[in-house]
Amino acid sequence: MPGERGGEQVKIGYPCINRSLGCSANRTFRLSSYSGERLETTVAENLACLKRILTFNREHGILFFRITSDLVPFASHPVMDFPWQERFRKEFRQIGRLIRESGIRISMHPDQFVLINAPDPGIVGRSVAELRYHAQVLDLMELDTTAKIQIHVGGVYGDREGSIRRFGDNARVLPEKVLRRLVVENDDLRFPLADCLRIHGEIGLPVLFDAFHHELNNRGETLGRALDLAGETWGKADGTTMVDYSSQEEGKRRGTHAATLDPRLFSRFLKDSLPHDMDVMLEIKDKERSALAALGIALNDPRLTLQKAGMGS
DNA sequence: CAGTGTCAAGGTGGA
DNA sequence: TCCACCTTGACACTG
Repeated sequence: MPGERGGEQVKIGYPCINRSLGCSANRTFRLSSYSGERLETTVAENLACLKRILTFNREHGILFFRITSDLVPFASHPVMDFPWQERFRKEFRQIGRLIRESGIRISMHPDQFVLINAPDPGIVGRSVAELRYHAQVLDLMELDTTAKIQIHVGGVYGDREGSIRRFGDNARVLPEKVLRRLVVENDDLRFPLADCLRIHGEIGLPVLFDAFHHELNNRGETLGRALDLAGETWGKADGTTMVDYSSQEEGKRRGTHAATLDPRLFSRFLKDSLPHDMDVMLEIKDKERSALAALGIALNDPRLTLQKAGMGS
C-alpha cells in the first residue's frame, strides 16, 4: 500500500478544490440571486464536479479529501426553502459509495463564521445550524464517524479561560449527529494544542493537529510529542489521526500557506513524524499538484521503506 | 467580454 | 467607533 507505516496507510490529501479538472464543486451565487431553481442547478453541478474530483483522486491514489462547505450554498441560511436533501438523496448516496469503495478519508472544515464559543447566542445558533448542515452532507453520503468536521476553538473575547469553558459547555449539548463527527483543531494565534487537549479532557473531542499552526503557536512540544498527544485523543470510531500540514510561504506574512510543496520540508516532516499513523491534509495552494508530489515523496522515502520492512505487516 | 468591486455569517487590532 | 485584514474563489456589475 502507498506510504505504509505502522501497519496502517498514510493517506495524503488536499482541500476542496481541484485545479486540473476545470470544474468547481464550490460554485455559489449572491444571496440576492437566490431562487430554488438557481439552487437546484448549482447543487447539481457541484455534486457532479465533486464526483469527478473524487474519481480523479482515486485514480491518482489521493485518498484523503476535504469536501467544500459551499457544496450546498446557503444551506443553513433562513432563505433556504429548497428540499435539497430529498432532491439529491440519490446523488449523495452514490458519491458516498464511491468514497467508501475507494477507501477515501473525508473531512469538512466550516469556515471562520462558525464559533460555538461566542458569547452572543445568535452567533452560536447560526454556528450550530451550519454544523448540522455539514453533518447532514456526511450522513447523506452514509459515511461512518471517521468522516470528520473540524473547527477551531473560536474567539478569545478578552477572556481565554471563559472562552474555553464556553466552548466545552456549548459543544457538549450539540446534536449527537454533529458531536460524533466534531474535532477541534489548534490555531496559529489564539488556542494552541494544549488548549485543545484540555477540551478533549473535558468533553472527549478528538484533536486535529495542525502542524503549521503548531510551529507558530505552541507550548514547547516537539512534533513527536505533539503527535503523541493528539494521537491519543482519537478513538477507534474516529479513525486514523488527522493532521493538517503546510509551510510558510517565504516573503509573505507569517502564517501564509505555501504556494507549492517544499519537498525537503515535507520529507523531513514525514521523517520526524515517524512512527505515528496519520492522514495528512496538505494546505498548500496548488492543491492536487502538491498532493501528487507528496505522494511521490512518501512512496520513495527510504525511511518509510525501512519502516515498512521493520513493521513487517 | 475583460476588468474589478463585492460577497451570509466574525474576530482582532490598529487608527 | 471605524476600517483593514484574515483568505479565497467566484459572482455579477461596469464600461
